[in-house]
Amino acid sequence: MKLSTKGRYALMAMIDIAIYSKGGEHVSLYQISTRCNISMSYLEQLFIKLKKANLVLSAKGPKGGYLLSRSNEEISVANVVDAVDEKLEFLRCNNTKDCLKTGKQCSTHHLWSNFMGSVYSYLSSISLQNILDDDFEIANQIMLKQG
Amino acid sequence: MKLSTKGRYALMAMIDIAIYSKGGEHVSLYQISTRCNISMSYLEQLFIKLKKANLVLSAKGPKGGYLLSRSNEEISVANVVDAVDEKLEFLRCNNTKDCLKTGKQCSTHHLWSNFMGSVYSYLSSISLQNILDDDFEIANQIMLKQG
DNA sequence: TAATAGTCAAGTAGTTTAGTAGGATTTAAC
DNA sequence: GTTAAATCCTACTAAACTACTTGACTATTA
Ligand code: FES
Ligand code: FES
Repeated sequence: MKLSTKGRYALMAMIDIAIYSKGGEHVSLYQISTRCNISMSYLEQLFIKLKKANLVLSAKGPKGGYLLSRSNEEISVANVVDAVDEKLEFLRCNNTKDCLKTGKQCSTHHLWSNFMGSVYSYLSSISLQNILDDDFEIANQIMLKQG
Repeated sequence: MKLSTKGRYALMAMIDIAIYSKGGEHVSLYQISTRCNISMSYLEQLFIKLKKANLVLSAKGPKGGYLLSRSNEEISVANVVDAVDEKLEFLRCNNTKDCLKTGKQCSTHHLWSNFMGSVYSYLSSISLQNILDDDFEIANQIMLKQG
């Protein structure tokens, strides 16, 4: 079970912006690239997706770069991971509920479906600000409410 | 984010055994293969791992096949997924806590580390019997205790 | 008008995944 | 004791995916 680098890098980069855009200054990919040790061209591809998902605002030219489009509190880990095309893939049937072509869902469908719901709730409940504050209490509580 | 077919197939196969070994009869890979629509040779590879992890017992020859080595209640989803080499890979640093070579852990380390703990607890708390009973209440409760 | 920085399209080496192929070994049933 | 059923074991492979590179273009600002 894994998260690809796309998701990992995107989150790291978003937090980098959260930290270094304090004075309202745009953060360039070059800065993120050196600080987070991620290749610039790879970051470009990620940020095109983050922009399409309206998570960041861009500015061209000198002093340009990226800013978060909303406050730290209003961007969740799930938002970021979703934006870079990280789907949750745990079901063999791709949600058709018929991976064995028997007409009814297989023995493991409900388990993985329930699990995906919990994972999504968990990641949705954590904002960039929570990460900066190192606070995951809320996440663990929200997990419970999922049933 | 995904679980590979190795993990998905292994769990499906284990549940198949749980269901069809009721009378103490061994379940052959041929049966599992046809019922679960998984290629025999691929199943062989998975079962070598499941056997090494002491989750199943094997018997050669006619009427041979596999049995669970413990009761349904004593085998968790985490046991199965672990056995077939599914590691939880969410950290960029592979647990060295130094993915940026700065001497201290990066901004996302704690998040993913905490997340992996919750996922592992969740999967550990669900037994094959829970899946047969379609009962995931316990899982969601154990999630909370992780903090 | 030069430098900065985002935008975009293509290509690619390496790895992983999800298998296949083929044979050796063990054992129950006849 | 022969046959058939089944596990055991090694090696190979096509296809997909990942992580990344290359290179050209566009917009902005000093
Ligand atoms: S995973 Fe959905 S029906 Fe099997
Ligand atoms: S992921 Fe562990 S230090 Fe960055």
